[in-house]
Amino acid sequence: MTASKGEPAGGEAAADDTRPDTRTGGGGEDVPVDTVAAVVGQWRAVHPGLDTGPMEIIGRINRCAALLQQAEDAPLRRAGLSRAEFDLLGALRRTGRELTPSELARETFSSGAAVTKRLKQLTERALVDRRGDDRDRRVAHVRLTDAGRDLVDAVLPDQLAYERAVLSGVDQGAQDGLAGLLGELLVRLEGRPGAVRF
Amino acid sequence: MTASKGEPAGGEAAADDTRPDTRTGGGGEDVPVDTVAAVVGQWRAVHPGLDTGPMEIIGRINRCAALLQQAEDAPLRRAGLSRAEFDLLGALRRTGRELTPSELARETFSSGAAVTKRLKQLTERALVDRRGDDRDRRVAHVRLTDAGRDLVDAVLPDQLAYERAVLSGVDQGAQDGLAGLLGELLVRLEGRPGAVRF
DNA sequence: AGCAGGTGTTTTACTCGTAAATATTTTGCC
DNA sequence: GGCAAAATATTTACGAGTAAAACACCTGCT
Repeated sequence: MTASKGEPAGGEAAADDTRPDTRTGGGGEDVPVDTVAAVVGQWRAVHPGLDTGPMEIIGRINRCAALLQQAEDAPLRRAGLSRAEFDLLGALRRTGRELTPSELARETFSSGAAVTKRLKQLTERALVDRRGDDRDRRVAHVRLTDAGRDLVDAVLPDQLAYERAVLSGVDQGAQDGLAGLLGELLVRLEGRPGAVRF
Repeated sequence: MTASKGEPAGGEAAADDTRPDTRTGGGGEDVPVDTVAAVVGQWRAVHPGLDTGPMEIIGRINRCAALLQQAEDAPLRRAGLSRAEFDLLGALRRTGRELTPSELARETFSSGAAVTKRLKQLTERALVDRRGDDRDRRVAHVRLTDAGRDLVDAVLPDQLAYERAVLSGVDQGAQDGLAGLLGELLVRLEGRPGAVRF
């Protein structure tokens, strides 16, 4: 959420008791149950007829996103940046060229007003620079200063190392599977037509 | 975000061009590429040495979460509720009992202050009710009013139907795979010990 | 009893994002 | 050329969340 918030939960939230939830599997061994599974269980107890399938996916995506974002904010904060600010700087860095405020809004999935405000602060901190277009005097061109570029380049490896650490408990096969399936879902959500066949 | 924000993107964001991104696969057919893949590609072009593996998962989770939350807000808005408000009411509904403000904060993963504010509004709208504990006069007990309960029960099926529609483009096998892998990741993120074997 | 320290809840001050309104400039059309 | 409509960016007013302080009450110790 925002993004420096520590909280957006899905329509479904935490389990009731505070001890590690487990469910006894078919073979008698204890299988750990995540909070979403516990919540879904509560719903099914209250509304036995409900098809709770979608919750198992969407609830988990939302919960994972909330936890991951919270974790990721730590290395950013150390560098004095919010996630939104890093997103903006990162967009400039990875495209490798100047971007206009509208392009930045598109790249970072935020509103124009939000970009205006962030640019103001980042300009004051001398992390970005702006110049007007001379063809079209409505538009501005924003680019990273050297300090801005260096900051992104310093933070990014930390960020990735942190992410790697967070994922380290999940084996490589599962990681590849997740990346693939999430990509498939994302293509759908982004409203693209399916693969173009010919 | 409140949760009702339409935007938190990951540390990685949108692709540059506006047409459906495709990448030519081994057999000559076009494979659709999601925005996260495009962003990761940009990073790798700028920083060839970087291990961008974690982005492929975390970036996609964040992006999926943002899109899903935006989509889900529609049926909620129709009922005059924000996602955060629905989470609170939902916690009361699925536990089937009164909860204190602290319990609500835990259940909905939000701060106590946020819960206080939401309770104030929901009480004014007569969706919840509060009474003081007589043993411990610090604590309050919050419960759904009949109107609150009816509202949740009316909204939830809509919500689930909407979710089902959003996921309808993804085949059942992929959905099951996603739910399982996300559950595995979530168990790790929630800091539980692994499965308890004996 | 009386007080130190802890817990549950609310209040305060502030940040940040949004939507809607505004200013400015360009573009298309007659 | 001149004006209506669109595009770009910013400003304004406001809503919602947070962290930290304040408040109210309980618990246990002496």
